[in-house]
Amino acid sequence: MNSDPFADWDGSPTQARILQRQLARQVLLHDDFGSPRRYAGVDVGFEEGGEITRAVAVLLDAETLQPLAHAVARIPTVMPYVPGLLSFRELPALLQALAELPETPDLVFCDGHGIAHPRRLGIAAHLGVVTGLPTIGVAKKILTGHHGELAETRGSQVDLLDREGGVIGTVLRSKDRVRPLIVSPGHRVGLATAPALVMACVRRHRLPEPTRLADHLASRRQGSAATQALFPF
DNA sequence: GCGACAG
DNA sequence: ATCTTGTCGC
Repeated sequence: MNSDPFADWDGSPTQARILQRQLARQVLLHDDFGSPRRYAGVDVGFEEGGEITRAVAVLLDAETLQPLAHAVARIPTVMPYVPGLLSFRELPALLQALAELPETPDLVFCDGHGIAHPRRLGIAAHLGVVTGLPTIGVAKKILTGHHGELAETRGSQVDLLDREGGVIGTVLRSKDRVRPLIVSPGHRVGLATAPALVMACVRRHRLPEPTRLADHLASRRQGSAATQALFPF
């Protein structure tokens, strides 16, 4: 598994953007995976006032959506948050957590955008190109792009468009009357397939199970009763 | 030059 | 993202 997400990056934001444009050309926007048996949900949280980056990867059975295992990786934070450069801050820890799972997932749901990004390389797309795995970006807010009206009912969706009117993602209402999710392909997944897969993973909450479980472990502190109920192992 | 800006 | 209690609504 490739653990060098930034090739020979010199650490500058300027070169990071150049690297993004190059990697974006390697993104595959068509379905390229069989019947997935295992899903993974990944997310990142911070400790010590941001000094430590904590990444979480959860492995789920694609059929039942039940968690099978999870891994946590803690490393010193490498870079501050810069809009558009999120992957440079979170990918190092994320790759470590993903590598520690007992099994390689067939599809990864990532907290953040896929190609719905200024240079078409959000963290989900970057993660996909680096690992070669099919990935989908599930974000809670728009980073870039615009869209038309969206109905209030569960399952409603509308295209997210870039400045030229090109489709870069889907604004998806996962539940009645909740803020919509912004779904976009990361790698090896089509624009129409991404939102369909996300909806198939939605149960009782706004976030699809893979991302919801990872988010829970990444943000909250361990040991809580709620956490114990979600991860009986 | 003036906003907008994933987590 | 994170600092933080209770509270209103489905």
